[in-house]
Amino acid sequence: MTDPRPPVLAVSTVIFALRPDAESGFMTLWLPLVRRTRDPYLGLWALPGGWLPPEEELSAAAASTLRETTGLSPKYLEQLYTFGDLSRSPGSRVVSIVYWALVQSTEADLAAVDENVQWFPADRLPELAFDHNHIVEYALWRLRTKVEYSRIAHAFLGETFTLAQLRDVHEAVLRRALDPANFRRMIESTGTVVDTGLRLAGVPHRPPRLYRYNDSHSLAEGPLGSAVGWPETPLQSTPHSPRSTT
Amino acid sequence: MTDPRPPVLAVSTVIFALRPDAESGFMTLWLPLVRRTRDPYLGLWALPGGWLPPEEELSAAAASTLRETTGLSPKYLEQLYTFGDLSRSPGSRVVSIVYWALVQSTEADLAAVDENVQWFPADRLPELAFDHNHIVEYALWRLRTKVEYSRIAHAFLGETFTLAQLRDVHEAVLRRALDPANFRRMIESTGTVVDTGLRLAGVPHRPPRLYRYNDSHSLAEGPLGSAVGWPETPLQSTPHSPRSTT
DNA sequence: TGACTTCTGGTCAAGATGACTATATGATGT
DNA sequence: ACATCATATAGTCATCTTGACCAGAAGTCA
Repeated sequence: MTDPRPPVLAVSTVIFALRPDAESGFMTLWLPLVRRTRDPYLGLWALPGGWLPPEEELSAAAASTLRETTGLSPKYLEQLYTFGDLSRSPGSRVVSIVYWALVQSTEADLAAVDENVQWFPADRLPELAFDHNHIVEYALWRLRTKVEYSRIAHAFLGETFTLAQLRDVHEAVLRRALDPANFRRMIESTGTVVDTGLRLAGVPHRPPRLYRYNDSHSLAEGPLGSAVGWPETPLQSTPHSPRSTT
Repeated sequence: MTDPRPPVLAVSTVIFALRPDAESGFMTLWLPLVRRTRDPYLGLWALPGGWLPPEEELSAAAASTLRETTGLSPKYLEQLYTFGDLSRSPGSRVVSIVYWALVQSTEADLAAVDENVQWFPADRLPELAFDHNHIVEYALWRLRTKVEYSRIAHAFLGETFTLAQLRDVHEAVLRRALDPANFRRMIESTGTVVDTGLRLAGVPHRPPRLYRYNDSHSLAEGPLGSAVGWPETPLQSTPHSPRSTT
């Protein structure tokens, strides 16, 4: 009754981006999948991932698979859950440490796409390999829950953005319309965002203010008031080159 | 630069119980630790755990270590986080899947204690092996956060309990006094609890009602309204034998 | 110039929350 | 038997939050 084969460790990542959905006309969540080229579930779509390199940190491994499959780097990256059911993979036992990531929508359009890498709308996925449908559902739940109490929505946007754009992100993630005035009041009260003084010009209506994410306003993640991240600080990349209209 | 040794998988559990603290006079959180009998950190205290048995489910492995070290079974068990930093263990790489558990306080008093297993107050821990101080801090944060929006406090109690007992649990976990009347109003509005019709007799004051946990009131864990647990239902053991006073 | 659209500041009512007051009810001691 | 005591439990009041909604502001466009 002894099993000589030790469990194998894998790292996978659920990568979310926001893009327009031709079907509904609105912005919706999309995620990239890779086609299986080996036997368990050969031909089916699966989450990007791979075996854990023995010398690589967990989050680094997640970021690696993200870069390798899409060419992108995450603006937000956090561990989701570790799936290790005995039955989840035929053959030897696989324990998957799954991360979830948010990437900037404008960059997602440039992401690599080929025969074996494609983007799918998160709510209309095909049958995936392993328990990956299950995993994506959980990641979606986590994203939707966290958007409401945390300040991660800006990870889908560029360095500066209008409140309407930020609201669009929330509406797409939560799948319901939000009152513009109330949304403004809510965001302003939390202080997550700073007025740049600039406005977005060229729109066929009153030009909206451009805001920037407020780094100083402690991300309030993890235990205590401790500034340091917990258990490892979710990645929050800070951009470099601004490019806004007057 | 290749490392031939694959990472090793371990499962550890942070076990919480509520017991009176002689120092403060109040109920506080305690957790059992085991003494290291091998070399990395030999002699230091550490979280109960062990290598992942190849044929055992993750949560089962967590429950096993819990039973083996304390003789108890958890009333609540949930995965906490997976720690896998390269530097967290001297020697070969260890990836630890950590669970956290709540055990009934009355039973915790009966728990096995010997030279190598002891209970410590959660806020006055010695220096632990590996990154275990860090892990306990995170588990504490998780417990305190979750007590406020979830309904897990009853896991520390027996099948029936008074609102004062439930309030004591909240106060011990949150480390602050709660207004009895307001607490009652809050609990009653959520419907997490059902009046048994019984009262606790023998107390030197007005006899309080005895309540029971409301199983039907969906635990509301995980995505969607889906009744099924997510990603794996946190263990919520249901008791069997009632034993209350008239 | 006027129509149109979104931005943005403000009001109002309903509900949630914290502080606090008052009465209910059994055990205990004399 | 009765007063005392400690907690149980009901209710009040002011404050804060949240959703619904109204209205003026400020650009583009025909």
